[in-house]
Amino acid sequence: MGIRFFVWAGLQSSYRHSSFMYDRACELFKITRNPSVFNDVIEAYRKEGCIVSVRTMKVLLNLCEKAGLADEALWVLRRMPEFNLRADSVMYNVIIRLFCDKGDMVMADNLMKDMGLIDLYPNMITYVLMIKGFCNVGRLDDACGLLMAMRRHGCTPNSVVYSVLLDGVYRLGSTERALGLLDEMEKDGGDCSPNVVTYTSVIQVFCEKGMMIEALGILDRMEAYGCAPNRVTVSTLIKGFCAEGKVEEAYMLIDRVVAGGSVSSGECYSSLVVELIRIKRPKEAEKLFREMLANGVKPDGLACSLMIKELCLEGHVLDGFFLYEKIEKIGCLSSIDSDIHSMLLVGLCQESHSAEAAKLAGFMLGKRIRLKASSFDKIVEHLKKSGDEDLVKHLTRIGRMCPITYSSLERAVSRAAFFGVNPDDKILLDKFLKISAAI
DNA sequence: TTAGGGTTAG
Repeated sequence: MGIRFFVWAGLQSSYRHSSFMYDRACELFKITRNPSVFNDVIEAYRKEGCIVSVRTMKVLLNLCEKAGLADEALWVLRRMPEFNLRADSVMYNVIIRLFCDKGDMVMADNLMKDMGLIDLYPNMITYVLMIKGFCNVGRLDDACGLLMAMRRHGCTPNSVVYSVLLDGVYRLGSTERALGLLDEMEKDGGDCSPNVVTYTSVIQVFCEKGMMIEALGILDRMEAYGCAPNRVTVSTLIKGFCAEGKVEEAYMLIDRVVAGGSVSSGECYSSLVVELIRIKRPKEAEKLFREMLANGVKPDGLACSLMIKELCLEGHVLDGFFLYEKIEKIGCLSSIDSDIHSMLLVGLCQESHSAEAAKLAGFMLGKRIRLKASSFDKIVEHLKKSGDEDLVKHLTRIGRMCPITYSSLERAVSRAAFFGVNPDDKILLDKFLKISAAI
């Protein structure tokens, strides 16, 4: 019934389930563990003689896609003729993608051929998916074959198609062939000229292989072609240098790129902070991070989060909190999540930094940031053991310890009233609250 | 439809 409701809701005019809603539905209905629900739902539609439209099937198919269920998706497609429905190429593309991701290129290929049986034609997206799929399983010749095939069918390959193929050729080790392909793209220009994604994926392959000179060569080449690097390009190179322990060269790269003007120093140095933490050089990361703050260079959300987390993990919770305050002052806090806040608050409580804990809890209340349930338990545990009255006073003064639990209860009760559940009927209300909590 | 750092809300 839940899935039928979800499908019904998805068919309402002026409403479309977001990707987030599909995720939530998969999680809530435990689709992966229970793939037979698709059969149950379609069977129920058939038995009850329900009106089933292509859109109904699309909602089911999107659920399969989110859950990564290729076979079930194919099964939904196969049941469409029973309802006199004809799939479109978007639906085929969804299923082809699922089989490509599984590495089942035989099925993906069959599906692409099946499209012709109902007068559908593979489009640019189909070809991109198939070429990527063939490359992933090492079938380079088939991937190149498709490039020819699409031309024959009047679908002129664009830079996305070329980029995918180029990435595959490089990954499979045919460097010369790949360079030839890149040459071709640069010379042809127009629709298939290489873009920042094309160059970045080539740079990524070289970085993964530790071939930093070649990676820098591609950076030169893209700039010479008039294509500016972006944040992804630079962070890929920084990651490559850090993995090789060449931090100095990462700094030199940043100087060069910032001078070029296409990526800000905040973005570049943030990437370096992140990578320094990843390669376990936290002291250097912290030094750089503090220099950024001192010089008015704004760190990005990830750099802030990882830096504070690192300080907490090293046992420097108070330092973490002071850094948090500094970041707050320059207005970079928006993307620091509940995990980091919870970690900081637990640490401050456990180390009995009452005033700081209260201050942080105040921030959290103001920003409506939830405290993770497990962190809440830890704090209660600590308060019971330590009997830290000062801290209890601070925490109670700023309001209820766990406002979310309270307000969600409040919300559930008003919702219950809306649905006609009498709040005095304890058994019914209890059931409603449980359901309410689950959804 | 191609590269791609962590999270939030819905």
